Amino acid sequence: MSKDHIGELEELVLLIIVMLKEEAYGLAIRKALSEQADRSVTIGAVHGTVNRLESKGLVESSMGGATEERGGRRKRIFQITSAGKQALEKSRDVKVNLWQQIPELIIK
Amino acid sequence: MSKDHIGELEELVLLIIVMLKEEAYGLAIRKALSEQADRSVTIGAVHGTVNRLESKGLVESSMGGATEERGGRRKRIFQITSAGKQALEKSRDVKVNLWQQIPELIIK
DNA sequence: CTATTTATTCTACTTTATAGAACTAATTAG
DNA sequence: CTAATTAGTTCTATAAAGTAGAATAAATAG
Repeated sequence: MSKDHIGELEELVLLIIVMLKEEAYGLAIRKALSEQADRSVTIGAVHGTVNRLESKGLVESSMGGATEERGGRRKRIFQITSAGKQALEKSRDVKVNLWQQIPELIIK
Repeated sequence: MSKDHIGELEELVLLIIVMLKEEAYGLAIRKALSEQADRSVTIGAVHGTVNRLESKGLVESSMGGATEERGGRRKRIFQITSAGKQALEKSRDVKVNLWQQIPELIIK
């Protein structure tokens, strides 16, 4: 089993997409990345990442409703797929397993 | 606070360097990566990563003893620095925090 | 139709990850 | 001493991931 791993930013974006639910679109992802992960990236970086995730089949997207009583373009809403969930669980499990083997660092 | 994050492979290699202690050198890191993280990379990839980590100040290296009753070149042994530990703890904390916000995925 | 708002796309570039052949250094055999 | 064997690191080139921000698009309000 190989070549099934995701990048560092891809992992964070995937987690945030799950967290944001129906509000997972470009700008909101960027905001959450900054607030929840101390990771300030430009909007171009976010879209580059979600597009890559989509072409890998780890997320799906659909356009948000047109009329929400506000100006501006429609949102592209992202949702994790089951392949995306698996990728997330695997990278978590691998790291948890490694951390458990170094007790001297767990407490700090 | 920004630009203090590490890549996905960098994180795994850092964890494995801590795990391997005095035996953290190129080939051993590669083996552990494969066995403990299901991550098969070439030896060139491993050295590229440790060199990058060293130039960032996250690990230090020193040459292993010459005579250990075996043939072959001397090992370059890697050790994590305190900046490396901090980087590791931070990326763990960020992800643990995000996982805790999505209880529906924690159980699976 | 124009201004304003909100959001995505596009393009160019840097850093990280990848691969494996080439090379180096040590020990052992003859 | 030299050749063979072993164990390891360096080197070079390429692909993938991450970065930035200006340009563009689509919606509403006037």
